[in-house]
Amino acid sequence: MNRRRPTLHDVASLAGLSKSTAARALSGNGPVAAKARQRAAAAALELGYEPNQQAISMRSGQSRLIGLVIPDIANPFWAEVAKGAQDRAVEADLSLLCFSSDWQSDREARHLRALVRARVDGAIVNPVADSAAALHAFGLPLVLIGSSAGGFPGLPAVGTDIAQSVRLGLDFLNRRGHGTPALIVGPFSRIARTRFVAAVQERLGTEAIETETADYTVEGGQAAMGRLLDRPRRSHLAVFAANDLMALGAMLALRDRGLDCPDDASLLGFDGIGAGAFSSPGLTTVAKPARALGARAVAMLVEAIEGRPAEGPVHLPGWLIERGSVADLAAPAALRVAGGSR
Amino acid sequence: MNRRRPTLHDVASLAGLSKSTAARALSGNGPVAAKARQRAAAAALELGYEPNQQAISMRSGQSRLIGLVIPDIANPFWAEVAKGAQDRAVEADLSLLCFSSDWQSDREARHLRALVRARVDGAIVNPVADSAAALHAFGLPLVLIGSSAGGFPGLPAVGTDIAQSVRLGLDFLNRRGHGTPALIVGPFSRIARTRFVAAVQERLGTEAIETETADYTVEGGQAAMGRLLDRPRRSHLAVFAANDLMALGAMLALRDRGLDCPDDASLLGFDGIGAGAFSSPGLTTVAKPARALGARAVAMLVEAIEGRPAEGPVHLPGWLIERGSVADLAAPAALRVAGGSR
DNA sequence: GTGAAAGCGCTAACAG
DNA sequence: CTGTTAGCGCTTTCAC
Repeated sequence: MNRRRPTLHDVASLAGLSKSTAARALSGNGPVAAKARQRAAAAALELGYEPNQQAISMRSGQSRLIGLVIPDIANPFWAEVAKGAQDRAVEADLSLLCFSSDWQSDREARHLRALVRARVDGAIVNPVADSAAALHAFGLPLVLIGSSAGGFPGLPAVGTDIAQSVRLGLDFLNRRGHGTPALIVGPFSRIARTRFVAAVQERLGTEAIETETADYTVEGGQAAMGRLLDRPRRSHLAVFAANDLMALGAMLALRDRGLDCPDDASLLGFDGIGAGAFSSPGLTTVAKPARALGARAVAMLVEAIEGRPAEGPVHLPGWLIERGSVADLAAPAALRVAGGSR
Repeated sequence: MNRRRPTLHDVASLAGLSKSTAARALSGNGPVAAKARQRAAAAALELGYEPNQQAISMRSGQSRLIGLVIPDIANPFWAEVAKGAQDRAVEADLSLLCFSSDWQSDREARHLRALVRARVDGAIVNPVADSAAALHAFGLPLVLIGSSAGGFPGLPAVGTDIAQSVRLGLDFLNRRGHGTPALIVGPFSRIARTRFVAAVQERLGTEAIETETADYTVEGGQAAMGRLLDRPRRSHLAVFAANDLMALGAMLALRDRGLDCPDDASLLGFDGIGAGAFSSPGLTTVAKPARALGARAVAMLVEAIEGRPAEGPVHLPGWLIERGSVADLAAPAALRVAGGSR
């Protein structure tokens, strides 16, 4: 019952045709008599024939496989990116080989090697190390994705417009009457940190900005917020976290100390993950176009595979989701109390 | 610069060996002189040679590719499953072809066809339709995953132990002094609904249980909870939702009406997604072993591929995560107030 | 219109 | 130990 899959040869002999005629009939390339076409189709159906893509690849050099290497498929942000890529890939009749690098360059290198061995037509990578760029030099069509994407000039890349998104958050805080916010940012080692901080400084100048470093996790954000709260402070504390998970951690830190958000401190996140909708108050955040990022990356990769000239880096804008974790210091006090319970 | 990838032939001629000797040297199969091995390795390195897995597959019949077809990679639960599968696949040196079916049987069928064409060694599927079972009859090693997995006897399957998990939740509610809870469950069309309801009835008997149907989304849970709240009620309402997203929606419904959780109503979820940790109060829930499910599925698939006899369905136990959305009606009132603020 | 034959890159006999 | 040879399943000239 577990017998060999039928091959074109089987289809051809059942249909009483030669391999080549059967091939032409099924693929629709080349002239075939109507009834030959019909018999080939019938035979294929009867046998449950499915062409062997590996064999096709060997002749055509096109595997119809593309790779996706992201830090962590279980991270809500990256899962959204993957979904966007997935959907777009299906449209283009491409299959997606997915890998998680866990931010480790050795895992990344290993996955990249697997992609080359599988002879994928191209790959989308959120680069940890520069091994990705090396691959491109070797001829694999590549699209970089995420905030670290800009680090390799000349390679097609797609990411959130960090400058615009950070500006959006900062301006919102400003309109709400907040001064310079404190920052909770990622580890020094990540390109994303540099980008975020640079964007803030671009807007606010290089004046001293209170900054805590965490590791993009809830626990990290919680601890960082604790440190921020330990310091003496004379006015309302506003915090802009470099991702939602850390912002949510900060909210837990507030809760731990019996402090109220946004009355005692305001929190602004960055990412737009679903979890932010359920906290109390809901997390106000600058959302990134995660799904669109994935979809766009696939579209660009298809271009690159087809040899069209690579566009320069594409930056997709973020948008603000206002939910209640930022106090409105600009509103008259009376109004503020009334608005607090909505 | 975008030149042809080097082949074994290139390596062999650079090393001054025949193709077969080079092959033996690089793969380590068969006797090769030490210096021949060395020269082959050097040539491979110099050329950046990576074996063509497609060609290898054609000879060996092993693609080292496996498929994963799940409803939605962006759903936190399934993203965790995918991550578990991913990690385990890497360990087994297998690459994962990922697809989302979006609970649509036509998409599922399409993905399955893509998997056959790619000649994957096997596939893990959360079946929407019975096309998956048909594939197995045709000789593709298959492992079913998730609550709908049990629907195809004879196929290896791995899923959460629904009976045990539901019992865990029900017993917890009981210990906390709650009577029969109301249920928010999924649509009739999903096997998961039947399973969940059956498990509840198995524990509670077939007495009338208040049940609302939603679609596993936050909005659906929110609306369902609204309907539950619209009905006259003489005692504390406890709700057991069939997934966390709906439970979180129910919590929003409570908030919308200015009701307190858990003082006015208790909520128990099912899944254990990360978002439940950030709500206020945190969502008490029965967690499913999502990552382990994915890992185990890959392990079982490897067994199946290697022709080992398929184990019967594997059910992994869930566990309770207690966070605060369930009132303790069994505790003395004084204690209850004191405990309420933790 | 159709068939025969070559070859994509690799491995597994089989001789040397 | 090493080289030669024959395919894996398919497409694609090239004759007929």
